[in-house]
Amino acid sequence: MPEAPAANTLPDMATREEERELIHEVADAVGALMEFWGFKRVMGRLWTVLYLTGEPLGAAELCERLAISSGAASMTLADLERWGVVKRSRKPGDRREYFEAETDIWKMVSRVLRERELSQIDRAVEVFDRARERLTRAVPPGEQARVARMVERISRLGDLARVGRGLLTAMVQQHKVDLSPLVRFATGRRR
Amino acid sequence: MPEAPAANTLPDMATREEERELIHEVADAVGALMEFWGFKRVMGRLWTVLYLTGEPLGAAELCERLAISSGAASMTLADLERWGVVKRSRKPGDRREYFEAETDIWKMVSRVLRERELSQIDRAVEVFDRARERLTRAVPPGEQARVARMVERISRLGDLARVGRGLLTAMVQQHKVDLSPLVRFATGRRR
DNA sequence: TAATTGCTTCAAAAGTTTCTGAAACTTCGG
DNA sequence: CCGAAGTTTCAGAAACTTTTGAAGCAATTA
Repeated sequence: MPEAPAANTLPDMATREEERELIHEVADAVGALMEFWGFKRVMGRLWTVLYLTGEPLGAAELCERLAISSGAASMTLADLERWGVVKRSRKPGDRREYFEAETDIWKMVSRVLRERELSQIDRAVEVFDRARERLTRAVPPGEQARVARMVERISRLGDLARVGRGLLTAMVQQHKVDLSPLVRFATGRRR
Repeated sequence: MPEAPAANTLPDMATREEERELIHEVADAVGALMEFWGFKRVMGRLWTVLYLTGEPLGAAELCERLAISSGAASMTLADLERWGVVKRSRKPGDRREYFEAETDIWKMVSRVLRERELSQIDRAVEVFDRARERLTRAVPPGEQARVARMVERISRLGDLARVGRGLLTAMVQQHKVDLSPLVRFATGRRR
């Protein structure tokens, strides 16, 4: 049964078509951003398709819309689920699983920042602190100045890391807290 | 001539040895951070060795200390120079080039954020805005609600991007501006 | 201007990440 | 239980990134 007869099927189809394309453009943009931030590109694309579509989608449809294999879909969805940004659901009387995007973007971002960026930074800060501490023990005489400079510089690295950490933490634990003046001031843009 | 006779040569050597190791630990930590942020790991390592050593070093020494080939050193140094985080210098009567780390960390970070992260985000924001705009044209009747929700969600993505942009910009154009209370508050740590 | 030293370039090797597709597994209705 | 439909896993393929090392280039000096 190849064709439905209805009156405005064609225009609708064309619109649908365009809508899909728009979704993909946005999905690719998000994919690029996420890749930039160290995630897999597909994760961003897949989540975005779910997020923008709004409806739960099945694995098969996602494969088709993203042009990826079932294996990739399964793995990517597992990743996304582990990050808590996609939820599985079922429709009664349907054996398939459906997937929905977490829609609270802030929740998502917080979790990711907390679990990835922050712990990464913390690891570095620990190395810095430990190195500094070890350096200041048993300084060879005549090397005082040189070692002192080195210690000073390691401290600077630590400061930088802590500032980054601070910004991220601010974002994480207080999206309640008022970041917006900062934002408005900094961007100097509309809205 | 295997041994120097001097009194505290041995302790000194041992200390030097340990110092190198410490530098490498820190360098690796920075390398990991930088890789995480989308740069090449060697870039971070190399810069850190220069930064902590404090003295200009020649390419050969860097090769040895980082265990990389001359080609890699040359390319990495070129990259670092392009990012403005390493400067070339010469000693009179010496044919070799020497390299020094930019020591103003804030200057470095600002430049990088401005040229990389910000433009990346901007690109995404543009896609979002354009998609939203195109979506709101010629909405098929009966699809109003669905499309409205989609537009809404794209706006949310844009908001997120802009907040990120805001934080980064704040870091960039005002390391003069007072970020420190934020930092102290957020980290809740010593110093 | 020939010889030497150091730097850069680049093709190919090595290493890493991501994706595929088919086999194994799970679930569920009959 | 069996078979069908759906999902996961995983070994290998493909794509991509990084590194090497040797050839070529440039600058310097004898």
